[in-house]
Amino acid sequence: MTQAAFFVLTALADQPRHGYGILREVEELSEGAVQMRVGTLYGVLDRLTADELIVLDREEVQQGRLRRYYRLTDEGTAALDAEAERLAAGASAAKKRIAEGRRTPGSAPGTTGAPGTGHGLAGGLA
Amino acid sequence: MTQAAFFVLTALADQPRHGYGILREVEELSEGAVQMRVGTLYGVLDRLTADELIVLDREEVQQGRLRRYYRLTDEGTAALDAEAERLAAGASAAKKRIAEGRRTPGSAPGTTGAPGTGHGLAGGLA
DNA sequence: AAGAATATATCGGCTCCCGATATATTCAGC
DNA sequence: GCTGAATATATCGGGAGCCGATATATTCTT
Repeated sequence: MTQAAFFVLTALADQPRHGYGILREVEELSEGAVQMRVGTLYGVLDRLTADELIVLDREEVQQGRLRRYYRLTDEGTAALDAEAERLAAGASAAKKRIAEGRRTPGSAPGTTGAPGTGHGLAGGLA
Repeated sequence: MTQAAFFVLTALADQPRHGYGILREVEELSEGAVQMRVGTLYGVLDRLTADELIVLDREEVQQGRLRRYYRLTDEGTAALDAEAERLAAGASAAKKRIAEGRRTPGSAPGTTGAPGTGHGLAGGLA
């Protein structure tokens, strides 16, 4: 799952949205950090549709402008949930290791060559 | 920051490692979920080095085999920390929204009268 | 002697993201 | 009335990045 796909699924998780709405929503939910481009969006939308993670919900004409709404499928919700889990696990693992690295700094001056406890990871988190 | 780069940085967060060791470590820390390929690794290593997020720590010859160890720079640690934060925020936002979507399923009319009701999520997290 | 594991590295293909571009309507400002 | 910004759709070419295959070499296991 690509970053862009993840954010599109997230934007659609609470309610169906149309393309342009997804763009604004992604920006908003990421607090401005992610600014997805139109060129990215439609490719993602096509791929997610082909994978049946989203479907075309309905088409509306609002003030003369066409709005094409997409929504998550059950499979899409499950995929998003699983991906969120993976991301959280990865973030957690990274933070844990950063802390470990600070305790026993990498190429410690002087002490190089004596790793002591062989290798102290793999504690295994959830 | 790409997924592969994130996992390489994470593998190096606690101590310097050589290429092949990174491969095994990524698999271990992700509990088998991520299996990075050699073809991916060296491109990532080159890019991270160019960006000065990692540096060549030392070269050892162990049992006739060359081992090229890399370690994080301060900038690399900071980048990993920031990325972990972003990932955690994204995962948190996704889960929150999945829950919201379950409360107000699909194309539910009614409650969505006011546009932009400032649903500010992703507020705080670890 | 053969095969797996360790350890390095490169290359072509393919997927995917982005910037640019195109079209069309509505609304605010001048 | 005209212009520009916002809304809303869509496509295309370039480039970045991941993967599978491939290559080389040593050590360990069978």
